[in-house]
Amino acid sequence: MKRRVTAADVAREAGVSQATVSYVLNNTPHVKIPDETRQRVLDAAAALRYTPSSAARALRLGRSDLVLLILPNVPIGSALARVLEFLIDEVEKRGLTLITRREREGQGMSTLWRDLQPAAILALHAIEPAELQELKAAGVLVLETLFAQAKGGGGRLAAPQEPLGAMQLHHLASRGHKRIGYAASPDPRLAPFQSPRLQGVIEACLELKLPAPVVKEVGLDVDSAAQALTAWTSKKPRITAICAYNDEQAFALLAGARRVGLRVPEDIAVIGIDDIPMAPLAIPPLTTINLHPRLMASNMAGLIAEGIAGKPTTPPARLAGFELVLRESA
Amino acid sequence: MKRRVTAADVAREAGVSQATVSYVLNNTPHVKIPDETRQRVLDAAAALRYTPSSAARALRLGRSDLVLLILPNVPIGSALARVLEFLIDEVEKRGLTLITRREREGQGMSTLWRDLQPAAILALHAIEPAELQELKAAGVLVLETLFAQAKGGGGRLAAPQEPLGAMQLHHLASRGHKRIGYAASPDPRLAPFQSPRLQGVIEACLELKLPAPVVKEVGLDVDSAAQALTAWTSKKPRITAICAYNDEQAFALLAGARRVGLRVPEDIAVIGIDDIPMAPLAIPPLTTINLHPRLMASNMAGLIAEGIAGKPTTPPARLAGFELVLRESA
DNA sequence: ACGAATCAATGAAACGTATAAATGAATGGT
DNA sequence: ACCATTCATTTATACGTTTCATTGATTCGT
Repeated sequence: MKRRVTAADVAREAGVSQATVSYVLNNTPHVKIPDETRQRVLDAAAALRYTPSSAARALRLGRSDLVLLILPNVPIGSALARVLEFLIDEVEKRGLTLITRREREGQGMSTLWRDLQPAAILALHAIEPAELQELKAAGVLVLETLFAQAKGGGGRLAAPQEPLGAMQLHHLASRGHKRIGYAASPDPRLAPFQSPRLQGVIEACLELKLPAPVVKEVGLDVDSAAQALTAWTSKKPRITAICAYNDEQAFALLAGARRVGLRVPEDIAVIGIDDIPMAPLAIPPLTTINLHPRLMASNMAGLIAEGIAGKPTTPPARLAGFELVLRESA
Repeated sequence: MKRRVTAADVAREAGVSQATVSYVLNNTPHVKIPDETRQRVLDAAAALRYTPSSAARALRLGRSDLVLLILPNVPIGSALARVLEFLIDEVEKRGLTLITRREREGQGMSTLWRDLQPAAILALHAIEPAELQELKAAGVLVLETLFAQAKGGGGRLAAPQEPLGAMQLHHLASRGHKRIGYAASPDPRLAPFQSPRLQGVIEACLELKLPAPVVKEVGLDVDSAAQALTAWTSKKPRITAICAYNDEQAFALLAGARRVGLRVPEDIAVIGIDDIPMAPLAIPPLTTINLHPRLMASNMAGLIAEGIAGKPTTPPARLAGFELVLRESA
């Protein structure tokens, strides 16, 4: 069990002091090192395959190179999983490392971050003011991604959900639908995402002078979907189109429609949200809204990298654009 | 910007030395602290909301509390995303933190781990012997999860893929199918997973004295699936059942079958692998194989936790059981 | 009653890095 | 020719922990 290669080893090899090694490898500003010396150090580091200890660096700097993603206690569906995947890539691309912790019921948030002094925290929801203040005091960059509400405060990254609901409804309305159903998830933990989406649908209905959507809970199983569909279509006035909370919900509706003999989109139109990779494979192919998760992840990572580098960044109003993906289901 | 609360602060508050604080909070074996003192320390720590610095701890111990998951450079599909999700939970449950890095083309593996001295590395594939030796020298626990091959070496966790293919085929054979197709993914990065699955199908065919499966590449789009299905069913001898590489592939086949007017399972049977949450929502509901990802994640995390604690563990032969989920598509 | 052994607690030394302060040496200006 | 400046580099310290070695104080065996 050999000792780790340290900066001191590199220094010895290159015939300089450990400090010089540090200056060279970090390109420390305001410190000039002649090219000849610089090269000697770099060569020695390469020869010894030196890798700085992130623990020592974190201890010294008071902050690590970690970006902590706080996952709310929600089921991780296809959409969130993709954002997570992209975030891993995009954060790594910028020389940082993504680390993920899940919010747990009993424990306060500070236990999630205080031990590892992350460079930045990425939250998918609003953080309490008291907590926020503690984070600022500890010098942690905080990026709140407000999926939950349309109007974000200063320094926050807005990913409002209302426009999604509104887009769904506007598309359905443009196809002549008047009586709309809303397929909601029964999982209460999704409320922060679902409520504003539904709100967007309701407001758009008002705007277009349509009756309010008829909301029904639909689980991720065919029975539940079939039952809801029967209720929607059996009594007058008949529902002719449904906004689903997300694409998975929409898949359930398509399966339910098949079960009860409703044709899509002729008898009932369905529109989802997320444009998951399997959306084109639905029967019929699913009309949905693409949230551009890769772009979202890239924007988040970019803002974090800039923030850490000390650049005064004003988060853009939008995290990413939403785009209607027109297929056949609506 | 206040200073961080350190063990020295707790010591001052409790009227003891910093060393005592460390002994108490770590329950250091072979060091006896009277209950009265112990309590005083614990109270002080709680009052000051002390959280040990993981950086300092890592520096001192020469290893962190991080579990590094090395993601191979493959597209992260639904199945892998779920394992990742569960791993985050299960690892965290054991007081460790999961950290994820993606293998990149140009760089050697050691750059992925050497800087953060993880307590353990979790790889989803075999690691090169040279690298393995370096890891051992650095005192990093390595858990290789061998999806790729059936016979794992010592200390490895086997999750052989061949039996999956065999299970697919045995089910189809039990339904009287003789001419089998195999829907392979065109993505070459999936080869480590796909080859053994296909191999399993081929060997099972041999065993049952059936003709070898007819392999066709199927992309995740309807066109591609429809084309393959036409080829499979147009020329004699006609293929009557298809093993798909995974459930997503199977969804593509179902959509393709609908397009070209083939009924499932009457005209063509389809079986997938993974039992993704949406499998029951397929049209018709997808027969597939459940890999019990939660159990897999739990087993991995458990082995790691034990390994770190120094218990001599012999990995079980199996990572988790596979289970046929019988629905309607085959 | 006295050395030996146990107990409770402390002092101090790493771990590997970044950086402020210090040190010579060389250069420059008048 | 002399002081001031710049340059190239080093010395030394702190970050917060764990843990070895040490120290008094107390208990024990004979």
